[in-house]
Amino acid sequence: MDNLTDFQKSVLKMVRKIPRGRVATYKEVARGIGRPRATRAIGRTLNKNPHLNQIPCHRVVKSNGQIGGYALGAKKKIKLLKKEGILIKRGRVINFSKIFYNNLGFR
DNA sequence: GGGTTGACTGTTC
DNA sequence: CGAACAGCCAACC
Repeated sequence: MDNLTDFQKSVLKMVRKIPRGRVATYKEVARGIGRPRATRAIGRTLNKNPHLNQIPCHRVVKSNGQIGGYALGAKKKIKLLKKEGILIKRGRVINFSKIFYNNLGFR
């Protein structure tokens, strides 16, 4: 099984819910797991990406619409996002407000 | 147990 | 709009 903490599991579970073609922010994910201030910790968690092939961690971006980082490089992340129909310009999601996925199944 | 680090966010200049 | 600061949280040494 996963040698992950409950926190890690919650984050991964939440991120995995993000539909294709949509993106969520670190903050929303944090809020979804009941730790609205744990954005830093989430970044750390995704950086470890214990299930990179199962978790769409590339769909998690910053609150201001910027891409943020990616374990395999921001470039790769942008490429993946574009593949899903998400437009990106100068490291920022253009239609961010339109594809932004709130709620994450929380509440 | 204390200090450092990091895929963050919000405020202020 | 961009840079600097402060706050916050979990993992690592």
